[in-house]
Amino acid sequence: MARRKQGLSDRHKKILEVLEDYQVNVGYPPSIREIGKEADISSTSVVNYYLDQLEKEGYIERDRKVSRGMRLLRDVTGRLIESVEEAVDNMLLIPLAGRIGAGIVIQPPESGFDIFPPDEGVEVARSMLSEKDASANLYALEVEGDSMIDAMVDDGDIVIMKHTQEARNGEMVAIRLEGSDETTLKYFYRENGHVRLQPANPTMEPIIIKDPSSVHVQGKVVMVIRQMGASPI
Amino acid sequence: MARRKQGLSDRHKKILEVLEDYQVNVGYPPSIREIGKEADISSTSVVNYYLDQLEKEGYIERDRKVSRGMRLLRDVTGRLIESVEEAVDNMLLIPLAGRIGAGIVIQPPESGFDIFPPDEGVEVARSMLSEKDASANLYALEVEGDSMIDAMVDDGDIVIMKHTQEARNGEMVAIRLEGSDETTLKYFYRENGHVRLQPANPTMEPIIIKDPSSVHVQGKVVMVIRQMGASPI
DNA sequence: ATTTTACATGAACATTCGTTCTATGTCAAC
DNA sequence: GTTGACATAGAACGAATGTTCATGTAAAAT
Repeated sequence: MARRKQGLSDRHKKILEVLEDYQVNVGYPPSIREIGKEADISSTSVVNYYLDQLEKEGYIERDRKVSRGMRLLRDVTGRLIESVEEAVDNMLLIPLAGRIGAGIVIQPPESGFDIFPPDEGVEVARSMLSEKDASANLYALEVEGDSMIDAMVDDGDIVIMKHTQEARNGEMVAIRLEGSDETTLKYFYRENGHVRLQPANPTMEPIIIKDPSSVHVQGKVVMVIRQMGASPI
Repeated sequence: MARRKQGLSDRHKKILEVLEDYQVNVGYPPSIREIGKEADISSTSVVNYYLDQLEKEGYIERDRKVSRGMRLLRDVTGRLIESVEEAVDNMLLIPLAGRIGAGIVIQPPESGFDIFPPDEGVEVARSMLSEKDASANLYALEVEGDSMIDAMVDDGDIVIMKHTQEARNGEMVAIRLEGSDETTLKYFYRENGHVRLQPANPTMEPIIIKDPSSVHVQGKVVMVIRQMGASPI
């Protein structure tokens, strides 16, 4: 019947579908006889025959002498199969470490914290961050109050922070001034001996700090997320 | 040696690790003898013994009489294992439909668009949106210019929009006023015959529109994302 | 001290399962 | 028509694999 130089026959496709189905719904690959049953192939040797071809074409990989020893590499459509780890790796679960706002001292999480309640985090796609940031020690803070409105950050916003002690010019950082309890978000600039803290809103005046050592950088803001429902006023 | 009423023994943990390792690196579950080899257990019956316990504790699921017939349900830490489809389902790829800003009329994507360049979208976790929004027809716009600064939305921000024709009070919507080319973001309120457009920044005055029919709602903002690098001034 | 319970071992057994071989059928090219 | 590549079956073999049993050890409970 079917005689084709390229492309997959219906049986090839059917077998790939069975493989995919097992992977997703069963959790492990089918045996040769199970494939035969699903694909209406009576002989194990025929199934074996097609599996060899699929391997030669790069759709699957087989481990000889091992029961169910095969893994799917490509889709029926030819697209590469994403493994669990890759899919999960695309997602970062960033712990919600607390709140930031008037009078609140934030405490970035220290070393070796591994477990936190799953709902106490925000999920962000790796693709939304720079590669460097994505692999850094990130934590999230919920903004409380309107005190950061000049930094274009609203009450209820979530800021994704990267833990760092020093800031570079132009970065938005969380800073605490010596003698103050308050931590706020500002754009940071170090210029000829003093530090300039620039509100994001250009209509507002910058704050000049004469003594750089009184400026404590808590972290750098890498992202701001605002979830909107119904809201104010 | 170890005698514990709860928690997993080292052997339990070791076996779970082997299972996870096979799942990730091999693509199919190990046989009982393979588990024994990896976990330094000489007898197959001992492995079987522990697998039964792990099943009873809800860590794995076994299919009797089936070689490699087991699937991992929970992590060593007890966290539920995410399957590929679930992991992918947790992620939304929202098409970047264009820009919004002064003088720019946005054009939300119409029915039945399924394919767009994968890099022309923003990835957002389902968990970051309400269930209703997550399954709605979403699109993203990049904000251009400072014209929305009164809505706390900065140049370069990405707004996730939900396509809708009507707005409810308190929602931030993209609106176009009759006779204007400009589309802007404002909080929307309909009250006794007129429409009030409220800037997000409380220090700014609301705009009252006498004729509601001249207000065209383009969509509702469900999220604002600001990626920070170095930046302005 | 005795019994119970949890853990461990090795061997034997029964299937399951991958592999291989032979036989047959189809179809296009020579 | 013959040939040969491809496709399909069925059966048989041996290795891989899950299951069961008989036995043993040591800590905990009685």
